[in-house]
Amino acid sequence: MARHLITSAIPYINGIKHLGNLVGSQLPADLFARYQRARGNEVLFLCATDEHGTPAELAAAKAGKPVAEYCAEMHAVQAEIARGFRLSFDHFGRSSSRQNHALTQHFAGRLAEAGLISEVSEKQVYSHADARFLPDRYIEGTCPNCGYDKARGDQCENCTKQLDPTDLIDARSAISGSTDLEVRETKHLYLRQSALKDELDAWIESKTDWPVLTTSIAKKWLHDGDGLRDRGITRDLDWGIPVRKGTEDWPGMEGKVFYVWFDAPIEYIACAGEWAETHELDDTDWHRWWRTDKGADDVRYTQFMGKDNVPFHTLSFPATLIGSGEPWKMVDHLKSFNYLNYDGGQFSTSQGRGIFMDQALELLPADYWRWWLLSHAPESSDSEFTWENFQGSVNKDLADVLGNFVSRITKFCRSKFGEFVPGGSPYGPAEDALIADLSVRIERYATQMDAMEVRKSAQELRAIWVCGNEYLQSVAPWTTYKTDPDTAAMQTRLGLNLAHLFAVLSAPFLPDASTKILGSLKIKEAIWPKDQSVFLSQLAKGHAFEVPDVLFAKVTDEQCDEWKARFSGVREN
RNA sequence: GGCGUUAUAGCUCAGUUGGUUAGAGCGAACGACUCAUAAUCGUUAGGUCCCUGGUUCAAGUCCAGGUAACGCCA
Repeated sequence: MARHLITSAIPYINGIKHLGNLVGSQLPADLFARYQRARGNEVLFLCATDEHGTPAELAAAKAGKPVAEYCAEMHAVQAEIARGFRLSFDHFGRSSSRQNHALTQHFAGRLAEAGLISEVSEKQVYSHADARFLPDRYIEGTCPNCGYDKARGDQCENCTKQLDPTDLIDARSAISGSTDLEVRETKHLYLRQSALKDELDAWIESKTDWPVLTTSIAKKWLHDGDGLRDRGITRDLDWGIPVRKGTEDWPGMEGKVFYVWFDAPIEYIACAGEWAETHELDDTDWHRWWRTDKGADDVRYTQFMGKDNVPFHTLSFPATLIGSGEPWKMVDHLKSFNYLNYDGGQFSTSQGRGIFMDQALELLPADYWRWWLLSHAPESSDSEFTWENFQGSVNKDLADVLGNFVSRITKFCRSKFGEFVPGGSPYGPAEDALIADLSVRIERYATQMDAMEVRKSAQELRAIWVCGNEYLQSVAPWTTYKTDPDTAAMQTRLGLNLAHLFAVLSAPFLPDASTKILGSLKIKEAIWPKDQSVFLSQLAKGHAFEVPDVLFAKVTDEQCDEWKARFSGVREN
């Protein structure tokens, strides 16, 4: 039995994510996790919320709540929505957990001992009114280049020129608007990634089966300009993991916290610790997933993320693990995604543009979204959500091809033979041919799923559904029944067995529909098919079933128009 | 500005290491069927593979130079 450790990029805490975020990491990760479980493999699927940093503090302030309380609430909200989309995390953790505090401090200590941490003095803007240091992008002022009066401290959005906060004329805090700013000298820790450049380079070079999107981004960062640069890992903030060297104080770093990018990926590991604690397991139970010296050497680790997260996962986080000198499990496969656009523009959290996860579930059940998003996953390039495409795809694939198949075979059986699987003659040449064809297709489907080719898997699955309709159309049991009821009974029996097969194969994409079909066929346990002729004989004469309700109602033109209008602007709050 | 990704049918996309007549789904037209959610199945029509030049017996595929869209620039 293979063992799969699967992580999805962890969503930031400051609000509900949109469908673009979902399809870029959590949803394909869930597809893979469900598939591997269905194949009988051992899976640990982890995700968490990314809670530290200035945006969380500001969002909490806006909500009028202490940041810890705000994060706890938002974590609960995101967890509930994840359940709504049937994301089957074994644990949905928090980067603010006790485990992550300890582990982040541990890594920093190890890196310091290895000589991979340097101290750098830098100048940063302090706002007296806000009583905090301001990140560059939270300083506004007039651009010295073009005169635009809302230029940010890192870049002017108007003329795109890169800036330093000190370049701005009449600089002010973007938070309070205060101009009472002061440039202060402050000391920060840097991770000396550059010292590990050759090691990282060789590691990336060895990953020949990764998506080109993944390796090209990593190589660019490794070789562009001066090569891999060192990165600051500390900030002058209150909300975060206090800077400590393992369990000891770090002189000169009092009152500082680790920078969010440093502690967030470590949460992948800490999350396993949280999982163990939740299930009353001990350290050995999660070590066997994460420590190659403690049982994780046979684990295959796959990460899922959007392309914006690739540099951290290919370079910074591996640098942390390698630099620790400890035998942590490194990622084996990194599946990255491009962006999903919305009706001619980007989805945007900050601008409230597009469809957000909670809104999607108010409109339609999870399976609809799962199917469309996965079958249109932005694998090779950015892809676009349009309501027309969504409506067409969902109606045709789910309602007409799959839903209608289940409906026509169960209703036909009920009207001719009652709600029991009929017996009839044994399978003949037409049935053997179908079984042979399906065997090939299911093999192909499994190959695509193993390779995480999401779109191709969806395509192959749909082709398998079509086989069912093709078969019924060609043998026409409604005609056969008039002259040869025994043969019609056999054809109907195979049809019902096909519904069972489709339910099992579709479960990773459509967990709810799969459960519904299995329920109506009164099948207790879904077992992945190995031998198709055996599998398609499981429902035998006399097995009772019920005709299920409509599996997928169609999206009407009226709904489509209404939703299109409703989501044309930006979200209110 | 630097770098990256993308460009194939009306739409969404496949096209391994260069090798006959460039594929699929949707949409369209026509036909078949009437069990089913007016669902299904079949047939047909649609392409200057972004442009220019090059390498080669042979280029959608490789090379060079353009053009356009999108993204990243810590």
